Amino acid sequence: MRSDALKNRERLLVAAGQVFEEKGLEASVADVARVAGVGMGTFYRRFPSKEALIEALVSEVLEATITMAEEAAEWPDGTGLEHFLQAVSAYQAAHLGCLPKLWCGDHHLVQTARLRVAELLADAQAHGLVRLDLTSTDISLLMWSIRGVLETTGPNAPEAWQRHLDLLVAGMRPTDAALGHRALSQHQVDRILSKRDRSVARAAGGGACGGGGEAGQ
Amino acid sequence: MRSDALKNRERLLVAAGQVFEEKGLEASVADVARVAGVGMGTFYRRFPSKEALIEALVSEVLEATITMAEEAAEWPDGTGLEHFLQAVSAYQAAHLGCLPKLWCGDHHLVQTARLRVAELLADAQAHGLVRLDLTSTDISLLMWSIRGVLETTGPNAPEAWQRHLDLLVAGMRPTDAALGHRALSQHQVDRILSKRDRSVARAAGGGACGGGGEAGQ
DNA sequence: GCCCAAGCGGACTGATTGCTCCGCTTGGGG
DNA sequence: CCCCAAGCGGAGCAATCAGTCCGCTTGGGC
Repeated sequence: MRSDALKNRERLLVAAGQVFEEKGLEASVADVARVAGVGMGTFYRRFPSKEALIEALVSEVLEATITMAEEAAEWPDGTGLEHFLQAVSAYQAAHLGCLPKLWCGDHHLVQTARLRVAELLADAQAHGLVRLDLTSTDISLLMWSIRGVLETTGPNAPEAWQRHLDLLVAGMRPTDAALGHRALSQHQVDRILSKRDRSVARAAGGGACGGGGEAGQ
Repeated sequence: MRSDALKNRERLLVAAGQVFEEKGLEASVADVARVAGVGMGTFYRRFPSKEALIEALVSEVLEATITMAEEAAEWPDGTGLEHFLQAVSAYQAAHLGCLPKLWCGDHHLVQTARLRVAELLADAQAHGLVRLDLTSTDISLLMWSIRGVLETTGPNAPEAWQRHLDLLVAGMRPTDAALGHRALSQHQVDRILSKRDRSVARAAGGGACGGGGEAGQ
């Protein structure tokens, strides 16, 4: 790939992150191209479709997530899980653009990430930091939950997720009172993830609401 | 209003709930009209715009939420808050259609709901069921969090929210360990809510992902 | 420095959407 | 039962968007 082509690819990815964070994933390809300072033709030479661009953004985040999980595994005495949750939430808060598509679809990196997280959970439980009746599917719920907060608070309250994570972590501590309902099975989570996500998006610039201006307008 | 007009209005609201749950808020007005068995003209005679239809759906849910909060206030010994959270989550799980727009915007009913919830929280704290360092803004985070779970699990795992709420409630119990970060101020929440939401529809059919088929097509 | 394959910009296309318009139908008061 | 205001259906309109095409430009191997 020629150097200018590579440069344009990077500029498109950066621009997409900005534009999607501002206007949501419904932002037009033309917008992204304009912010990147390239033409439509260039866009479609670098990415086969808008969807492919979004997937590239998602992959970036997922790869970073997996890296963070592996780094967290180095922490002693089962503290890795909490550090991971902190780190990944902070990272996602800084990459709001692709949030709505982040933990959906059956992206193979999601599977890897889930495995790493399950190891972190087991470690935390082995050291008595986390209640034993938690399963790795609960961590999936937790990720969706944090994403829900991030999508809503968006850039307006960039640290709100910390308070929410505090609460979740408090709930994960060992206690006498059992959780009232059964955890999701791995199979159920698989089914949720494999369901095709909806268009929007989610529009949602960034996602649901809150975060950005109303699609320009 | 003539009786047939009223009947059509109801049919449109029901159809909108179904269609938006399946395809997300990006579903077309024509889809809604077709499912309702009416023409486009009828739709626009009953609702001035698509947005107004969505707002009508949101208002239905908000009114039900406020009613549930008032009923919960009757529960003894500070148990109202938990019953409210259970009830409102279950209700929202049965009304996924308008989820992405539910706790956004500065809808006046949202303000009322927040007041009622603050009373429930104070009651629960007074009876020692909930830690004293929780504020009503934390409950807002909690609602966004549950919404995030509901949007993702959608109809595929209709009870997943229960497990998540179990975890949140466990985190709300009094404990020695303080929450590590400061709560959002009322003003911050106001600012988040008053920010115009993004088009999505968010996206988003229903919203983010998971819940329904890919926008039909 | 030459040269051409690779890259580029942006006008254009077809599909989709929210919404309007208009001629026909009908509920229900008198 | 009559009658007309209110209601209705659906074709049509303007705007928007993802994706294509094509003639011009340029990076970089030789």
